[in-house]
Amino acid sequence: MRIVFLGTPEFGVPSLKALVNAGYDVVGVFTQPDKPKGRGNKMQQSPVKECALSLGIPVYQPVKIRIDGVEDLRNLKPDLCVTAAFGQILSQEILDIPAIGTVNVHSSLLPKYRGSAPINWAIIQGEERTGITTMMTDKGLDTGDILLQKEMDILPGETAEELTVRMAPLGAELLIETIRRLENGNCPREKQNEAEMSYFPMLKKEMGEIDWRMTAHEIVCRVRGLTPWPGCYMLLDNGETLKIWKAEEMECEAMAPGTMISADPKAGLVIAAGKNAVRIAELQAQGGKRMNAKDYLRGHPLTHQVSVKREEENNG
RNA sequence: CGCGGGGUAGAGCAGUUCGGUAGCUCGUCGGGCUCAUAACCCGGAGGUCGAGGGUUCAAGUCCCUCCCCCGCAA
Repeated sequence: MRIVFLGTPEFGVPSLKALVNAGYDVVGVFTQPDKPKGRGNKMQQSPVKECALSLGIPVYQPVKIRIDGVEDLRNLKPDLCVTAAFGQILSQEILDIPAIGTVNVHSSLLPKYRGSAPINWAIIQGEERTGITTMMTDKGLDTGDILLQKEMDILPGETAEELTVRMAPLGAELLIETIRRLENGNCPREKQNEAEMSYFPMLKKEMGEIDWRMTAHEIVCRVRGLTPWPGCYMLLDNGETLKIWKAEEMECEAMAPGTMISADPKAGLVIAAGKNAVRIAELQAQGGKRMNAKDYLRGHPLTHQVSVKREEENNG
């Protein structure tokens, strides 16, 4: 069976490897174009591209596959396309190319958490359970028929980074099982229940700004869900920002959100939220590196208060 | 050559402007106080000041080169 794989970030790598290890003929890999990244704006290739190159598979990097990738895909004559966090929308023209269709590996229990960042959003929303869904891609956004699903727990305190690492191999496993059953003609296939669907948007930098009026639990979930990118940060009233890497909820009597309850190397950094308080365990200053809050406070006495929310004074 | 911050004891930092004995808060080790302690008191160990070169009587500090780390923007 000729398979074309479409994926970009780390999440897709185990699936690509699994296809090859399972003996499928992966005839081509599509991934996002190399982009200038980081200091010095050096060109950087996607994890999926690196993997494909190491496996000796031809790589295609159309800017928009539905425009300048159609010919290449058609020439590969795939029986099946597999997507795993590719990052581009597939047109009907693209979907019509593979004979069997296009299977997508999605990291949520569809129809919940449609969209491009399901792992992050599940954590932000405080879910304790999630899973992998394989589906037949259709023209909508994560709306295709569900093939197989596998549930898993979200561990207490787990970050999106950690959960992604655990989910990717599970996705690979479920992908292989899905293809096997498609080949054998015994793969279940079910329409999504639109009444139960939920959709969440792409992550944005601004989502990481802490609003101390939220409950401590909500803040901690947000920190976990946005780690490592885009990350959460708090604003000091001197204009500096501190990125928060690790935080936990602490019980505490009600007080004004944003109140700095403690900020010394012994007691740690504790700030009042809308309900309870948040103890910041690891943080990172601008230009600095990630460190324990207590270490930070040893060399940086925190005399400034935190701002509850930046836009507060604007929209009144 | 995208913009910027940084590398000083095990950790986090000051000192560099204007060259002149290596400091602070902790940790660690020893001693003391205490019913006791993450508290307090006394004492000790621990530094090629990122690397190399240059200027100088003298360089953490000034000049040149290089390495490494980080933030922003993408």
